[in-house]
Amino acid sequence: MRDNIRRNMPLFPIGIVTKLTELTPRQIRYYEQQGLISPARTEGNQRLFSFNDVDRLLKIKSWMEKGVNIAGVREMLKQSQEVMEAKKEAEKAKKELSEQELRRLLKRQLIHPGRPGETHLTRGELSRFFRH
DNA sequence: CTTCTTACA
DNA sequence: TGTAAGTA
Repeated sequence: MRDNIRRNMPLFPIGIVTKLTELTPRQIRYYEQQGLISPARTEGNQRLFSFNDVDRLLKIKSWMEKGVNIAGVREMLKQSQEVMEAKKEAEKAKKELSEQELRRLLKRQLIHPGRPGETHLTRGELSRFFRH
């Protein structure tokens, strides 16, 4: 999950992005003006694009080539974002549930240390995590 | 030399 | 969208 940091790192100036996307600087700046992308800026006001920015531009390009206008691209991007957020919440819910189950198991072992067939948490491998 | 903004076609 | 002009 630390990959996103790298993907969002402002790395390339517009000249590189031009070669990467085959878009003209004019088009890229116009898309920014239309709110389709928000590249970072250097102290000298130079645009710096991240990998995500480039991916986004490639998507925009392919959509535009299919006849989608600026407004249409905005909707596509908005929907993509909504889908991503929905997926994140779904995974988040799953993780919370599994953690809850883990806590239940640990609690049962602590409350019923003498149950046959189970290892005591205060003995064996995990005992080093407790003060004696 | 590259990039930026603004303006006009 | 392309291009020219004047900057940074």
